[in-house]
Amino acid sequence: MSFEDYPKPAVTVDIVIFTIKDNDLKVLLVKRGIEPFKGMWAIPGGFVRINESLEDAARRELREETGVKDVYLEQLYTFGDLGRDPRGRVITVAYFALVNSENLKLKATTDVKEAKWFSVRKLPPLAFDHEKILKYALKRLRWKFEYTTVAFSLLPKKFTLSELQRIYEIVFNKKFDKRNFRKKILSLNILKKEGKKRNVSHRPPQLYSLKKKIGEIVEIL
Amino acid sequence: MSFEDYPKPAVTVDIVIFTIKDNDLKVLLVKRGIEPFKGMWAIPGGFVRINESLEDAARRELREETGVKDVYLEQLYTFGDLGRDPRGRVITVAYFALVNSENLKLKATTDVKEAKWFSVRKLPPLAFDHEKILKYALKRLRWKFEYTTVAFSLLPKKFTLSELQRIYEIVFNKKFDKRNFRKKILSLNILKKEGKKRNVSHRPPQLYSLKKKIGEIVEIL
DNA sequence: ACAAAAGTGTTGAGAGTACACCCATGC
DNA sequence: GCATGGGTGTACTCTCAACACTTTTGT
Repeated sequence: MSFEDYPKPAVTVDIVIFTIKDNDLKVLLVKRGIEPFKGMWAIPGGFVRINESLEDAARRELREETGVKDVYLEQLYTFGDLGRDPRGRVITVAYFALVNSENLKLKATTDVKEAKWFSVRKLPPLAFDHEKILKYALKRLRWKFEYTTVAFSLLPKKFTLSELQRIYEIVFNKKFDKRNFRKKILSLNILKKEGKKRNVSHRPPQLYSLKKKIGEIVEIL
Repeated sequence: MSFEDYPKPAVTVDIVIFTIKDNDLKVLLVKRGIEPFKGMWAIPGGFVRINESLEDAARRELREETGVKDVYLEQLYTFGDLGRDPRGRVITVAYFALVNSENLKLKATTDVKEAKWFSVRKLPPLAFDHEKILKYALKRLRWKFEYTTVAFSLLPKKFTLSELQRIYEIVFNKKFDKRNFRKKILSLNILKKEGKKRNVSHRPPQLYSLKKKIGEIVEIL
């Protein structure tokens, strides 16, 4: 079979965008403005253009939806079962992203009526096989939290250890011992002291910033 | 942009097939019989047919190349940079496979002049971005060896602990202490005793088989 | 002075690591 | 009886988990 007359599947990227907001782990979903699954919630995504790389496509979609910078973005898995899109053969390369909820604004595009943050514990029914993709992303997210410094991408540059611990507690949905948590994190030698936080009505906490680059494998918990 | 008039990239699967042979970790490469990169070594792969899933495509390629059953197959990563194939835009979904070298026969197809096992330590120059893919596969392989039972897919159903240890030593290219290795593996409670091996000119070793399914995460080493 | 969150050490259990000799069989 | 791998135990170190009180600030 030659290269040109070969019947090609369509290729999309879908991005599972996580953030922490209101003490909860949230995922960004968009309400579909076109068929199929019009009016249903879905993970944001779109077709890969012929002259952009997969990661470029993912970053473009991310920017179109959220306008954020400073994101952690990682390829998740490629879903290519037959019949996952009623329009025909569509293979999707799924990514997951972690954004700091402070500096983002949701947008709406032609394909999208509405974008909204949903708690990962209260999801609506999803279009396509997006529930499967989201579940997979959550698993990977938790795994990455255990072995890498991705958690820091959900925080501002300077942060306190309590803020970091809160993020871990939200993602794993369980409490950690404060002393053990701090001991563990500090023993990794990945943090720099950055002065103290002012204007809090209690003992002012130590601020830290990350020495290394986000996402590196460091065996966290 | 509508679904049909959308210019689509081509989609291939490439499979990094590992085995242990002659006390070495080997990878299967094929000599390309067609342009581009004709005559160069490459990871086996091919176009995804419009009516087969990605994993089906990978298994088909695997069968076409090796005729093996009882393989461990896992999706690795999807490579989609521009210019990775001179013929045009080609996205490849890479898989990696572990096969037991005992029951396999290499084949040749129209696209392939020759297939051969190469030591991962002595690789020829590779076509496309296949060196990058192979390096990535090796990293993932070692990681999987630490955390899962994939190693067992390189062994026959019944095996001795020394055979298992040899596989780990080859993959990590270092020696492990016999007593500690055995203690660790046995403490996982994933093995069943299966009688003793006969016809060896030394003390007959205990044979074991795996209780659980191959590839599960079990925190091995 | 009180509310609120920050910060801090010790102990016990379990896992990992280092290390050397006897055992069962085939020839 | 000897060559060949098979099989076994102990002591030390290090990491992980459990646990409660004092400190510093703003109001």
